[in-house]
Amino acid sequence: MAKDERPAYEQVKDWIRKHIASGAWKPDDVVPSEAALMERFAISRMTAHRALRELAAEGLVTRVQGSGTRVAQLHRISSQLVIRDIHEEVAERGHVHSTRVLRVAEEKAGPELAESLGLRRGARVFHTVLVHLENGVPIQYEDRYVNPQAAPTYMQTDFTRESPTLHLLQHAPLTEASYSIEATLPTAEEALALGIESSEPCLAMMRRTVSGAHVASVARQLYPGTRYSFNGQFQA
Amino acid sequence: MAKDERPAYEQVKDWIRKHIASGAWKPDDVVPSEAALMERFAISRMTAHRALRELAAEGLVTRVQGSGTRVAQLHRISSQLVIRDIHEEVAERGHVHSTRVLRVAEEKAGPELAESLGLRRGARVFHTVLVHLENGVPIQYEDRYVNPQAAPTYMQTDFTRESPTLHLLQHAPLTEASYSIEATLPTAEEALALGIESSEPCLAMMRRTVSGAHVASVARQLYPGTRYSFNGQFQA
DNA sequence: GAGTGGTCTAGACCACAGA
DNA sequence: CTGTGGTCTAGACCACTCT
Repeated sequence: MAKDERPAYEQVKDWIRKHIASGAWKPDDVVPSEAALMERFAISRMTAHRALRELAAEGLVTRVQGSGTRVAQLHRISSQLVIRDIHEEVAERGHVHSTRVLRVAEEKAGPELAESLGLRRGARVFHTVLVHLENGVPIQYEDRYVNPQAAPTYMQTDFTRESPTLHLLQHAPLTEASYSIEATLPTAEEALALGIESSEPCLAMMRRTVSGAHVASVARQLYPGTRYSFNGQFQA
Repeated sequence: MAKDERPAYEQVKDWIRKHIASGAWKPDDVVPSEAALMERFAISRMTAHRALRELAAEGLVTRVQGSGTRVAQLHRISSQLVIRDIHEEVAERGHVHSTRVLRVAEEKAGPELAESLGLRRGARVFHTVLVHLENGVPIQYEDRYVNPQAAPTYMQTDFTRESPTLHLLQHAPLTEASYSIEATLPTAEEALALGIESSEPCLAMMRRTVSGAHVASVARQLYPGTRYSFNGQFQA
């Protein structure tokens, strides 16, 4: 054996993937059943099952009990959009991350914010505004409101050392999140803080995170269009 | 049994998830081993193994052979960014999708484009430019180059009936894709076609798709910032 | 060496689809 | 009724980590 032997279920997955990628098996075609794979590869049913189950989880095939396994309709490109702690992300590029703190305050929530955080009107909320820099260049303006019930120690954080995202991830275990991304122009204040023209387009990400019973945080993060892009990859 | 019995491995996963979400088990804490779970739930090792393996695939725990299973460091927020055929997407909102075709031509590839498509300089490529409308309002400007080797029948498509994305998905099975999203201003031509001011920020998605041995297509899709946003959700 | 996870087998019972 | 997938067991051998 010259080769480093790959697990049997991986070999089966590769074999099926190859047929789909090459176009030999088209969407809605039947994929060999577990029994057929057992014979073909001289493997047990559990192994064949695992290969097909994982391909189904990856979205390449569809399985229906009693009916069979078919090639999935490949009508969508999907990929993981991973939203990470910005400090970690910058560090991974081998660059230096730093933070400029613009505002750390306790405020009373207006009606809209209160509803968004699931609090009553006028409840106390934590508010932070800061700018993240990569090698001294501003790359993100972060305006965030935090629910004190979800992260009571938020205000004691030294934000130049621990980012809001990191604090929240560590103190308010994440159970749910939703986001939306759009293109927008910065406000005068945001442009000033980022050191850009107010005519320069930016990516704006609005995010809302839930931790257990509480909405933990509502944030708006602004990235200058010329200094940041989201990238992704997808492999069948 | 009043309840609809959930599979054993799901019950184990739920149990572990609960402990992580509640904060009882913190990042880097050890999760019960497969042997421990076998005893606790009176299940076989394969079942315990499956529960832990799936949690690892979901990113909630980390497993190291010989060492053990631990709660993952950052519950990084990740979610599927699904890129779909725009016709399908509009139809799903109950709206009417239509297309305005601006250009359908065969051209010679310049050096940069040729390299991007994996062709030699000056090779023939298909070029289409069109605008997608939702209820008559322009929402996407699509500028696309296609490799004739990957989709020889591309030019025969009636693009008012079948979108380029759909044609390519059906004729060039997708094996790989990469994309990047950024904020930008439209060119004069793009602004005109979209019916917007050239000062209005847009989301630009650059996409490159691979089908088998060929790069199938390189496309730039521009969305007016005020008429489109990417949305996503995540649940632990 | 003891404990951990990674893989695999040869059975088993069940639920469901389709002829 | 046959074939399909969904789950589960009780063993097994191996590779790895840690002490």
